[in-house]
Formats: sequence, C-alpha cells, structure tokens
Amino acid sequence: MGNKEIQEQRMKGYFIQATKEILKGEGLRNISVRNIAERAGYSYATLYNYFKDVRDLIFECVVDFQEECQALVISETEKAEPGIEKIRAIAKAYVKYFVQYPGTFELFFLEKTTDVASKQPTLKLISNFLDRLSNNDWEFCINTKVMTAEEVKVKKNTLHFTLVGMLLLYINRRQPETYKEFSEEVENQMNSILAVK
Amino acid sequence: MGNKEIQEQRMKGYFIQATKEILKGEGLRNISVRNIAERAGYSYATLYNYFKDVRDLIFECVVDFQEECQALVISETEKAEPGIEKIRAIAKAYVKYFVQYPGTFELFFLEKTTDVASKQPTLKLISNFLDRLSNNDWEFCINTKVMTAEEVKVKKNTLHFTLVGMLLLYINRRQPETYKEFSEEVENQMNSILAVK
DNA sequence: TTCAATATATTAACAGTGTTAATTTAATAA
DNA sequence: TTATTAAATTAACACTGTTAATATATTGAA
Repeated sequence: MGNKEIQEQRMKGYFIQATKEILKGEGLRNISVRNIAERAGYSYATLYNYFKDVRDLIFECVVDFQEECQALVISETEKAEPGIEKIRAIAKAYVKYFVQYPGTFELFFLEKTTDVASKQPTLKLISNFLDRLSNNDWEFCINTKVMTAEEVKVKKNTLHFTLVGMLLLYINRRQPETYKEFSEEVENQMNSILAVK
Repeated sequence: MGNKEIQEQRMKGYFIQATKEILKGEGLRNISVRNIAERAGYSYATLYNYFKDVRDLIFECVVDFQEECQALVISETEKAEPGIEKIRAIAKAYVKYFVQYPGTFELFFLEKTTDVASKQPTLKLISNFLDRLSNNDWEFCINTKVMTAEEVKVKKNTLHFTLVGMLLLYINRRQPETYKEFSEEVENQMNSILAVK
C-alpha cells in the first residue's frame, strides 16, 4: 500500500471515527455532514473527497460496529454450553448491544439507503450477521440430533425476525415501556422459540 | 359541534388527506410540509394553525390507515375457519397491506416521534393493532383447547414480532430480494409458529 | 531553491428542509 | 361602513446535503 493509499485510509478513518462517536452518542437523527466534519477536524466539503455521500460514510461504520458487537457476544457467551444454551446467550448479548447503542440499531435496520444496488453487500452483511454469530451452534443442534435441519432452518429465522421486531418496537416505539418488561419478553420468546419438543 | 369546530375539522381533513396520498404514493421520505400544503391547496404556514408540527400531522394518519388495513383484513378473511386458519389469513392480509403500501409501514414503525409522551396513545394503538385484529381467534383457540392461555400469550407476540421483523427487513433492507422468497418465508414462519403439537 | 503543476482543503453558494414572526387578507361585530 | 378579530400568506431563520469556485498546501522539475 503506497503512501497515497495510507493517507487516504487515514483520512477516511478520521471521518468514520467521528461518525461512529456521534452514532453511539446522539444517534442517527442528530448526525449531519457539518457535525461529523467538525468532530473530525475538517471542513464539511472535505468529506466529499473521500466519500460519495454521507450515507456512504454512515454505512462504512457497519463493519466496525459488527466487530464490536461480535466481541461483546463472544465475551458474554464463552462459558455457555454449546447448542441451545449458547444460542440463547448469543441472542441476549446481541439484543443487549443494540439496546445499549440504539444508534447502531438505527443504522443497521432503520437508515434508508439512497442507492440500494451499490449497498447490497452491506445489506447482506447486516441480515446475515446473527446467522454468522450463531451458525456453529445451530449446526451443533443438528449434529447432536436436538433438532432437524428443517427445524433449524425455520427457527433460526424465527429467532432473527423476532429479535429484530422486538428491538424495533422497543427502541422506536417504546413498546414495552420499561426495560424490565422488555427483557422478560425476550426471555419468554426465546424459551418458546428454542423449546425442543 | 359548532361551526368553528366543523370548519377546523374540515381544514385538518384536507391536510390529512394530502398527507395520506403522499404517504401511500411517494412514501415517507418524499414528504414535506410544502409538499403537503401544496396538495391540500394552502400555504405551508397554514398547516401550523391546525397541527403542532408536521410529525403530529403525519401521526394523525395512523388511525385512517389502520381502518383501511382492517377493512382489507376483514374482506380477505371472511371465509376462513375460526381459530388458527383465520389467524393465518389475518396475518397474511396484514403483511399484504404493508407490502402494498410501504409508506404506511414506515409511518407505523419507522418514523421517529418528536415527543414520545404526547404520542404514547398512538404508539400503543400501533403496537396493539395486530392484537385487535386477531384477538377473537386466539380466544377461540383457548376455548376450543387447541392451545393453552399461556401458549397463546407467547405465540401471539412471536407472530407479531416475526411479522414486523420480516417486514422491516424486506421493506427496508431488501431481504430477501424477491417478493416470492418473502412470501414463502412468511408461509414457513406461520406454519412453524402456529403449529400445534 | 524557485517556480510551475497538481492535489487537497476551504469558503461560498444552491436548493432543499421545518418552523416562527411579521404582514396581508378575509370574516365578523358594532 | 367601520373597527376588531381571525385566518392565510409571505418573508425570514436556522438548519440540511451537495457542488462549484476559490484558496492553500504539496509535489516535481529546472
């Protein structure tokens, strides 16, 4: 990598870092080009030398946040038994991360894409994220004959859709009103979805 | 209701009608105060004589869209057997409505509330909507001993969260990419969730 | 080292947004 | 018909994202 590329990557990094900070702090609605640039220590127009538009920049944060979330998941699920118990732990950590940083949930699921075609890889990254975190343990369930491959195929998605739906309603619609109620419901849903007959 | 109230309601109606048209057509992102006012046949500032802000106006459309969706659900589920089959039909019509008018899904679940406290009733209306549509048939399942009250309590929510999650990913994240895949997954999820052991 | 060429960063400007204040127009009461 | 009140409009403000024009560094050659 030549000097030019190094410098360019560094510059992009400054803007990405600033964007991440705002997303984790104030959230998606309080973000703006001038806001990001000020925090990065540059003029707002400089941003356009490194990113096509502000949405492009914002979506570049996805990978970083996924890594951060993954780190949390790993650290919080190390001691869990493989299989269903581990899936349960992964799901809880996954939910915990987005509740702690609602801005990241907004970015992952709520933010509009200007041009869908070009961001298709990122969108795929997002929708496969929970799969990547839990795939090993779903496979474990199949291998230990706890579930059939068919069961897993559907339940894996049920879990994903349910968690995303719950997070959407809780973060964006204040439903339920308290965190206590919310996490109890998470518990109930997982008990039901992960129940083996 | 005095003349004054009648006239005020009429005025509000013009703006609400314009907003509904834009939401169903162009969707939430293409809406603007000037846009709404032009379609309503008034200046943009006139709007503020009848609504606190534009979000207030936008959220006033929720009730109308719910009625419209409910009408679709009723017409498409009349001949379904009470209980599980009817719940399945209700869910499919519910999903169908939001896929047909993505702007209404954005309004119901994605649009941010400026001031949550004042819009709490509307938020409750939204999150209880599917419940109101399907409650009778869940009760029917309990009464006919197809499910226990405890099972219903959880499964009702699983269905709700799953549908909302699927709609979010499909409408906002193009996941899956085709409508065919999407509706097959809806089918799969309902088979799994509504399965009686 | 100095000067021209290039690359990068900044300011100015545009078209858009929601919202409010000042102003004009319309409706009402005396 | 005139004075008072209500309602609608225009002008303005503070934002937004983005682009063009300008200023500032940085680089390469003489």
